[in-house]
Amino acid sequence: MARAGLTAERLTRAGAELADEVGFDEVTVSALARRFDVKVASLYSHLKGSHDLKVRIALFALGELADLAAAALAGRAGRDALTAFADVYRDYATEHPGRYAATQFRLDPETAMASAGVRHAQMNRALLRAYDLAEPDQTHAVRLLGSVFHGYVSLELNGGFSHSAPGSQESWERILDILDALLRQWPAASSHPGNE
Amino acid sequence: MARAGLTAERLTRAGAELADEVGFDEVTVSALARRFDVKVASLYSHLKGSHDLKVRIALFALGELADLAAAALAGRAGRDALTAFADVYRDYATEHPGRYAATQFRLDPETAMASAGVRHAQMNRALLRAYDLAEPDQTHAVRLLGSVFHGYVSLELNGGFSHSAPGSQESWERILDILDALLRQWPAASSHPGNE
DNA sequence: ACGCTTGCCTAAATCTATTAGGTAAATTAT
DNA sequence: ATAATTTACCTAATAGATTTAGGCAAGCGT
Repeated sequence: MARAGLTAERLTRAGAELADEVGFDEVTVSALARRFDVKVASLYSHLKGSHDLKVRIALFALGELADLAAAALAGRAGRDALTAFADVYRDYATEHPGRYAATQFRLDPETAMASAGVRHAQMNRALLRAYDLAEPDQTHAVRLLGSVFHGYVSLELNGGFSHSAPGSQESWERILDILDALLRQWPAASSHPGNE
Repeated sequence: MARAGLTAERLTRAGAELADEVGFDEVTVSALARRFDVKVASLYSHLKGSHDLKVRIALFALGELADLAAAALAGRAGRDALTAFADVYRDYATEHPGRYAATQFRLDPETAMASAGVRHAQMNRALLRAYDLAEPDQTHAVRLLGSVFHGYVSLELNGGFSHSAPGSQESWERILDILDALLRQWPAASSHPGNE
C-alpha cells in the first residue's frame, strides 16, 4: 500500500487552500484526510488535532502575509509604502479569504509572540518612520492604521460595502489618501478633550 | 413531565449568554439543550437547526447593539456623539464578546437587509450630519468610521493591544480625538493620487 | 537480508446535528 | 367538565467529526 507522504507542512498548506475554498470555520480534520485520500486517524501522526491544525494554518497565513508585506515595503517610503502595505492586506484578504480569516484566529499569548505577528508590528512601525511621529503618538498611529486596515478589509469581506455606491475601491483609495494626509499633519494632543 | 417553557426567544437569549461565556463559535444546539435540561431534539421544534440558532443570535445582538447606540446618540451631536457612539461599540464588545462576534456572522443579503444592520448604517449617517460632508465623501467617511470602530474593537478583543504601552484606553481616546478633528477638516480630494 | 522506526491502517468511543415518529400536556371547543 | 386538537418535549436512529489505542507493513540504516 503506497504511502501518501503526509507531513505537517503539507497538511497545513492544504488546510490553507481548503480554508480559501470552504471557509476557515469549515476546515476539518476529516475534510483534510479526504483530500489526501487517507483515513482520518492518519493525520494524528502529524497533527495534535483539530485545534492544532487551525493554529498551524493561522501561523502559516500570518507568515505568508508578513512576507508579502515585507516585499511590498522594500524600497518604498511615505505614501507609496502606505498604499502598497495596505493593498497587500486587502488583496490577500480578497484572494485568500480563508487564510485571512485564519490570521484572526485567537492564539494563546506565547504562540502569538512566537508568530509573525511581531513582524507585522515591526513593519507597521517602519511604515511610520517617514512620517516622523514621536511616542506615544507613534503607537496611537500604529493602532489606528491597524484598525483601519483590518476593519475595512473585514467589513468588505463580509459584504458590508458591496451593495451601495460609490464602489469599494474608490473608498479605499480615498481613505488611504486621507490617512496619508493625516499622518503628515498629525494633530497635537488636545489637553481639553471636551469641546472648544 | 413538566415542560421547560422553551421559545425561540428564550433560546436565542440563552444562546447569546452562552456565546459570551464560551465564544460564539462554541455555541451549539447540544450545549443549549443541556442548559435547559432538555433533550437536543426538543430544540428543533423552535429552531430550524444550528445555523438558524446562530442567525437568531446575530440578529438579536445586532438589535441590542443598535438600541444601545440609538440611546447613546439621543441628544448628542458632533464630537460628543462620536465618542458616545464609539464607546457603545467598544463597551459592548468588551462586556459581551460572544454577542459582538455574533454581529459579524455572515448573513445572506435578504436577512441582512431585514436586520438592524440598516439602523446601524442610518446612525452612522446621522453621526456625520454635524460634520457637513457632501457625497461621496460622506460615504467614504461612514466607511472609515465603521472600519476604525470595528477594527479597533476587534483587534483589542483578540489581545492586540494588551501587552504594550500606552494602554488601550489612551489610544482609543486619542484616536477618537483625531477622527473628530479629521471630520471637521476633511481634506479635499487630490486629483493626483500620486506623489506631489 | 536484518531489524527498527514510523506512516498509515482498523476499530471503537464520544460528541454534535438532524429527522421521524410517539406521548402527554396545554389549549380550544362543545 | 369533557372531548378534540394542537404542540411541547420525548425516544430512537442515522450520519459526520474528533480522538485514542493498537496493528501491520514500507522504508530506513546496518
